[in-house]
Amino acid sequence: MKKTIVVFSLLILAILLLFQFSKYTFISNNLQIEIVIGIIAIAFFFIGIYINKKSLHKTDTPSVEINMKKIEELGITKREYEVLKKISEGLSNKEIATILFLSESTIKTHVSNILVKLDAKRRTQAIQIAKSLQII
Amino acid sequence: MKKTIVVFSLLILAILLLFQFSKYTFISNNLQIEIVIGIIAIAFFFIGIYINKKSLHKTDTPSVEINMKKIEELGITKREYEVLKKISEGLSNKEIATILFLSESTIKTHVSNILVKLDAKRRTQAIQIAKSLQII
DNA sequence: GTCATTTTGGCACTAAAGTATGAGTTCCTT
DNA sequence: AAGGAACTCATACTTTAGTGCCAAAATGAC
Repeated sequence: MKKTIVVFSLLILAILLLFQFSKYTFISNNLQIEIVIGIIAIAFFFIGIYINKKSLHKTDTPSVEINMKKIEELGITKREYEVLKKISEGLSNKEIATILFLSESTIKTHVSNILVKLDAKRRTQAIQIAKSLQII
Repeated sequence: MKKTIVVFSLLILAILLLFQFSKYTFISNNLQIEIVIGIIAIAFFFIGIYINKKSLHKTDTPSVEINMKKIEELGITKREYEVLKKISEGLSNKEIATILFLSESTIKTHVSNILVKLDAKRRTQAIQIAKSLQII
């Protein structure tokens, strides 16, 4: 950002100098002044593009907002959502059970409910659907 | 895009008119010309930002570059890669077999090879790994 | 044409995943 | 305190998934 400000300032200075220079050499020539204005217009046009591109690249967060509303809409509970996230991490039912201090049976129940709520036939499809709905 | 061009053209016209107007009213006042130039500079600066934003929104491709090099590195073959993509779409082995006109046995073979090459224990983990490696 | 790799696929088997049903517990709300 | 939703777990069963081993075509490079 500091760099941008410096570049920007230098450009303004250069344009002002250009203007001052033209004022004393072509003061009587209106056509010349129009050319100077044209150059300035084009220059600032590209400066605008450049700065915008820079700032956009900074905020180029690929973070996908999680659609909480959708989760509620689908009636997915807290526990089910926890399990869903673990599924998307590629964990098995047994592994999820161990991590959440539950039995594998419980995880199976949760998974079954998740599949119904997401209208999926398999856990892999549930991952795909959940991602397309931006809930994980 | 047509709209942008029209807006752009109208702005240029307005600025030229402003310039012409100022030329006949404040022709002797250099300070006034400087102000006009400043206005033009600011105007084109924002035009640049506006147009850039428009064009960027059009090419707002959330496309994550697929790491072909990584696929080769892992020794994943064409057929295996096809199967991997189908897995990530949440399809079962039987469904993949139907789509690719192969037997389920063949798909199982491919899946097993994929799991070894991606160092995954399950297809769900393979999806997660493949995504983190940006190969799907 | 030969050799290595890829692709295909079968069979037998084990391991996970998923379904169905039922039931006890906890927690929140009215 | 009663009712409902959420959470927990079990048992029995069916369906997928995944492994190991083998082997025949097909493909492509040298």
